[in-house]
Amino acid sequence: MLTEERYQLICDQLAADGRVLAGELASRFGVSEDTVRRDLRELAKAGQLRRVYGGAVASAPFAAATLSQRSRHAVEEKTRLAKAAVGLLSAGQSLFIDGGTTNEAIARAIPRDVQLTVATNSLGVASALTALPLVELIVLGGRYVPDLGTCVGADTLAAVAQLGADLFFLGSCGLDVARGVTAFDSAEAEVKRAMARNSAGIVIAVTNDKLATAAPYRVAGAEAIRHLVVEKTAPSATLADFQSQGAQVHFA
Amino acid sequence: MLTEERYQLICDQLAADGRVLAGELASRFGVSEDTVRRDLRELAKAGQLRRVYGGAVASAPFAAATLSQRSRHAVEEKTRLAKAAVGLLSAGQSLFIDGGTTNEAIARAIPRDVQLTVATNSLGVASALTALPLVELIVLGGRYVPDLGTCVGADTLAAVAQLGADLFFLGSCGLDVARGVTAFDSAEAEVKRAMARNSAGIVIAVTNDKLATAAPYRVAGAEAIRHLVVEKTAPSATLADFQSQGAQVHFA
DNA sequence: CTGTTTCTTGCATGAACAGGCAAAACATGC
DNA sequence: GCATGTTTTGCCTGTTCATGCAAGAAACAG
Repeated sequence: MLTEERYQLICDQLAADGRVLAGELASRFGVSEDTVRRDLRELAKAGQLRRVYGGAVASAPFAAATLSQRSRHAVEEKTRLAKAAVGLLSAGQSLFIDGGTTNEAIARAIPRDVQLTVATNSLGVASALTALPLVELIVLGGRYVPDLGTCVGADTLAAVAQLGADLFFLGSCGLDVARGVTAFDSAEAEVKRAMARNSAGIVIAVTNDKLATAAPYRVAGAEAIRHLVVEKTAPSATLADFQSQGAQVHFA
Repeated sequence: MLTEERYQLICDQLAADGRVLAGELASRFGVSEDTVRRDLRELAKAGQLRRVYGGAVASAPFAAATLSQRSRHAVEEKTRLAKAAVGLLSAGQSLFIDGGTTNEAIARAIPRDVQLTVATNSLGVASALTALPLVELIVLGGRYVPDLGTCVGADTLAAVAQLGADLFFLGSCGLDVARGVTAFDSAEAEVKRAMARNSAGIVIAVTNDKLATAAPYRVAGAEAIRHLVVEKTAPSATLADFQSQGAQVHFA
């Protein structure tokens, strides 16, 4: 096995899973962990990945401490949600994908063989989508907000205004039947509203801790939600409320 | 077995498998490994493949090379260039940074403690910049081109038109005194031209292999280059030509 | 704080490599 | 046929490179 081949395979797995483990790679390639670590060091020097204790992760599309903390949180749950959310897609659709770690997980979960047009203001989502050859990617530019990992502002709004989508994967900061979908930041909420306006349907995937919470800025009412992807352990009373508002509930 | 026949068979296998092993070819052709290595050396000189320890891999330097392969190429040189290029920065400046692996290296080399405003259409550059807390990042969105790693198109042009910068780090595909700076893609060249128009000075950092080469689409004349960052081993005759056009040469 | 895992560094070893040399194969001219 | 020059090839030389191992440092978990 050539060194270059290992490099390529590591990059492939990184694109697919978002992370690699040193020990796992060593046994898969039949080389010592030292060699794998050397490979990872080399790839990190080339900027292809970021080394972490135990292996490496896809080159940080975001760096804010807040974001990387959040992304460590509830990884399994988000991956499960992502797999379920991807089931809502069909070939040829056009999507808006919002920011947030759950939406990044969804982007990574999209299979390689489905053709889509995706517009996103999240660098993390965009990075994940670059691994997919059949996805036509439109980056919604603007002022980048490190805490959110997304672009916001007038430029972003203008870019959104020119597009329309079948589905909008809305990253929700708070979700409550009475208050609807809410966000922590004014400019962020404005972009989300614009995306919602130009989409035929809204999809929200949330972990349990987001259910029945609310943030200051309102994005959309609960009745605007077409698909709600939740964990199996989500409280059924809350779900019933959303269903009565017309949302279709999917369990991860 | 004729030498040319071996060349052909090597290229065939390369097209099929993406890689060849020196020892394997030697036994298949019934010649010594030295002969195979000579063959590989010749084919590499002709640009048909890229030699690696143990054999060779498909090269396709411009057409099919993936971004990740390009970024693994000449890592040391690019890092050195990047360090030198960063020396041109001063606090408070605003920049355009173009795509390309050299510019990604430059973005990674920017120290954490310098305050800048940076606009880029490259996802790789943007990712690197998110690690810098003092950098105000503006993402220039648009249609994403996987081969380039950048956004291009009308949206990108519109975003560039609204901005101005002190320096423009131009990723150059080809650099020749007579032809100036040239690019391989029409839309890409258009974005570069727009950035150049709105910048006070152009900086180009190139490895030796880009010097004295040209691509189809013209971006700017040699006289537009303010700073040229090159390796110590760059041919001095070529550099003198650029200097006579007003470029300031910096050695990495 | 303590033990464990992971990581870096230096080193040794064998494989792969470049360059020089000479023999063999081939072509060319007389 | 013979001499000459060129090309190709294999072998030999020292060098470089990739890898695994060991020891110490650092990061993590309890």
